[in-house]
Amino acid sequence: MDLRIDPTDAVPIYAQVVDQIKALIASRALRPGDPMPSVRELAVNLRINRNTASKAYQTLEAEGILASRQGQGTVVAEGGAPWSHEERVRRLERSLDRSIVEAYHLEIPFDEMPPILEERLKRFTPDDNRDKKEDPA
Amino acid sequence: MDLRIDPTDAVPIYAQVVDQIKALIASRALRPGDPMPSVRELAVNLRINRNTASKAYQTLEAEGILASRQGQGTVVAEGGAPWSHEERVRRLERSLDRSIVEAYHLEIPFDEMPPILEERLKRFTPDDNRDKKEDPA
Amino acid sequence: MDLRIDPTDAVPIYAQVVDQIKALIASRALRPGDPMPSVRELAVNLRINRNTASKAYQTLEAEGILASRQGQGTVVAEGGAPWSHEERVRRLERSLDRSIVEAYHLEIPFDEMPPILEERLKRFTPDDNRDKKEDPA
Amino acid sequence: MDLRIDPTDAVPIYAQVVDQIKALIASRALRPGDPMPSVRELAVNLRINRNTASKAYQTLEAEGILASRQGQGTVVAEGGAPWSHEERVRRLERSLDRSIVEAYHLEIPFDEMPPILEERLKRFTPDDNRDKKEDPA
DNA sequence: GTGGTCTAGACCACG
DNA sequence: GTGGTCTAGACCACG
Repeated sequence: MDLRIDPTDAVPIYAQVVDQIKALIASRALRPGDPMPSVRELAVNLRINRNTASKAYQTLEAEGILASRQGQGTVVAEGGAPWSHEERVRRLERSLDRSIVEAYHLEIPFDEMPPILEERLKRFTPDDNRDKKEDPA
Repeated sequence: MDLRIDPTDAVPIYAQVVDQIKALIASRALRPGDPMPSVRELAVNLRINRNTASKAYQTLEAEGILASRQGQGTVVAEGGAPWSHEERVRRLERSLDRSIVEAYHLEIPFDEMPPILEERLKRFTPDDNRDKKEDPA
Repeated sequence: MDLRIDPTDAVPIYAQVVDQIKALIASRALRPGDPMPSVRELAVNLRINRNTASKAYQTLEAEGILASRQGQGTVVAEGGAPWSHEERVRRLERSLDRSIVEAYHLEIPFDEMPPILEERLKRFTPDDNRDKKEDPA
Repeated sequence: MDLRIDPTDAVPIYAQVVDQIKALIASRALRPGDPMPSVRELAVNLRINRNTASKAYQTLEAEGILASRQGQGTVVAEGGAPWSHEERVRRLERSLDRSIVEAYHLEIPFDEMPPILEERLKRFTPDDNRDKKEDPA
């Protein structure tokens, strides 16, 4: 669990933890069923308050991304987004729209965006031929 | 100026105003030099406090997106992001990475992202040759 | 934190606070990592409104000079001006040009400026080897 | 009168005019006794409001930098700062202190300031051997 | 009429 | 306890 917390960042610490765990899962560094460190361990490792670590896990559980089982600790959940396909595409579109607005104000021409996206996507699938579970979609 | 404010949203009101104005500019609904409604007008229209409207404008001015002058009103600024090209690309990459993480958790296969991006980009460049007002300058 | 506010000054109160905190940092009376008084404390001490104190801190944070975190207070940030070297020198030149124009109208001969500058610089580097608190980190 | 007004600058227009006229005088582009354009002319040339031009002249007169004589128009005044030598040095020191604070936050080492000052001073005395009135100090 | 500042007072999120 | 947001209402500088 290689998380980097920046306490001076305007983003709350618990949200930084949430974002980074979601990113680790998206890049397959963490996979469904993988055990997560306990709240206590995580707090010690990251040198954050135990309540902060707990809030991060609670948030991820509420989103269906982690699952905790009585006396068994917390694990990465098995997919299963609760929304319709239509709703899920709409959410992704909203996210991409934010990137497009950002690109405009950063004065990066729109036609440079697709190649940059392709390049970033490769970083989330570092090695196409290694053993991995197939995409749950 | 068709802005929609949701006071119950977790995103602060002033930030909602900021985001939507940035989106209007990115879609060319607002162009450099265009006059913005006055702080008072905006506040009345959106039914928010004058200080909240002012904070939105001041935030956009700090980002170099609007330009305000005492006694003269506020206009859309003429481009000019203050960062290096390297820094600007880094910021866009961070934004796209967020979309990629989101896509993963929404269980939308990565190879569906580029076509969705292309489709959204079209909406931000509705038709380069459509009739548009000439620059009033 | 020995700040002196003059409410009758043409310079806004929040800007007076900003200028004086920047001066304290430049003279090493405040160093990176040092905790700042809370917004509430500062407001009480200076007998200004909490919002005014908050605006001063937010301005300094936007300039990368302070770092604030909800629930954790505000500290002096670790350097890192966001501009290119060229831009930074240009800003200093503009500032010195203002002093030169001022000197002329104060009828102080130009060749008296360098020694005055040297003398003032000494006041900002009181004594590099004096006893100082070690870094608490 | 080559003044450049930036209407989007946060500095009020009248103050921009004041600052630039003071700079022209300090660089000897304008000398004591030189006639200034009328308020009306200035307003037309700079495309600013006549009241704005008037306020600039009034400010400069109040500082003893311009002098207007009944029916004779406005001229550059003959020196004569109203303060004691001590007070004038104190004001220059305050101005240089501002530059030092700025240099610190721009991360320009203090020992680079004197050479930069020397270089800027040369720009205000473009040609040491041309005919000129001696320094009034 | 325009934007900027300031106060007083309330409520919220974070840790 | 900390900083952030929002409202209501007042006053000021600029043009």
